Amino acid sequence: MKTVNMKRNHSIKRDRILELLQTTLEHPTADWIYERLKKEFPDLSLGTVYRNLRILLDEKKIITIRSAAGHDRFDADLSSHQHVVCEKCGKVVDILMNLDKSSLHRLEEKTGFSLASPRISISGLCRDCRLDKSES
Amino acid sequence: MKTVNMKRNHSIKRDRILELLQTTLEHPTADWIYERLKKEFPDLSLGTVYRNLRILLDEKKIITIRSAAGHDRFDADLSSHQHVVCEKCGKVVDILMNLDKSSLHRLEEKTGFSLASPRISISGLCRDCRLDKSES
DNA sequence: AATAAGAATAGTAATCATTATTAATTTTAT
DNA sequence: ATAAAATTAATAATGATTACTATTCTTATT
Repeated sequence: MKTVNMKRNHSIKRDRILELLQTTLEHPTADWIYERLKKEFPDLSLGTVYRNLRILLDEKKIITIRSAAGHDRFDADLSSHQHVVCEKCGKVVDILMNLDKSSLHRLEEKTGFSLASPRISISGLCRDCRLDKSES
Repeated sequence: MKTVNMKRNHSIKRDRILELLQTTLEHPTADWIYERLKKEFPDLSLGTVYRNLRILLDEKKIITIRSAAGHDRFDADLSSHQHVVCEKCGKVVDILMNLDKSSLHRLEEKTGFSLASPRISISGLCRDCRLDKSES
């Protein structure tokens, strides 16, 4: 039998990671979460953050946003929306495009990909990085 | 003075890397390019592939496609098009959506991002990975 | 409450893609 | 022909993420 439901004990730390993701408008990196929760749990380890993020991913409670900048980012907002991602610093901003369902379906047929809950990201340059051209 | 034009000597290997990218429909990884060109240049080193890819990126002759799967992929097709990316294996397929220019502009104003030549990628699951559910 | 089995953790080591370094070779301009 | 600059192979280093392990915490069952 195949269940995602691999019964797990409670974990206050995991709960707080999810809660933090759900209540922030940022799209935090693992590091950000770690720094943030270290105040609450001084013994927290970065490995624990990564491990729990992966568990939450398995449970489909969060998604990853992969940026051109080093760190992955995480999002607990599962509602249908899209992202604009800065290709220099990795900053992520939520957007809402109205997706034409039928053309999405045509895309699926053409490409053979399943785009059931497609993650769409548009990469550009955020204001800060644009002004900061000096050292590019 | 600020020029992208940092005069460079010729490099047969760099030329071949670009040519390979321009003539393939794949969106190769650095490894793929390395394996491919090693037949031509038995002394080729993977570092050389990466270094030249970055030079070509600086010169804006190619772009990177970052996939959820490990390796980055590269594309020398600079014409306006979009990508569907498999979130499991990283495979990339070109697509063409007609982008509403004015709504893109509205997005720029709302987000503060510059989307001059936006890279749009839609991630889903390719046919192979979909059928291959067994080991997920 | 006591306790044993399973889950979670901190701390650390390992991995893996990519980048930097370096000494040697190749290319270009003179 | 030759010196300066660019390129390279080989190797080491980096940095984000994952794996490992011995210990601690939870939970279910007496």
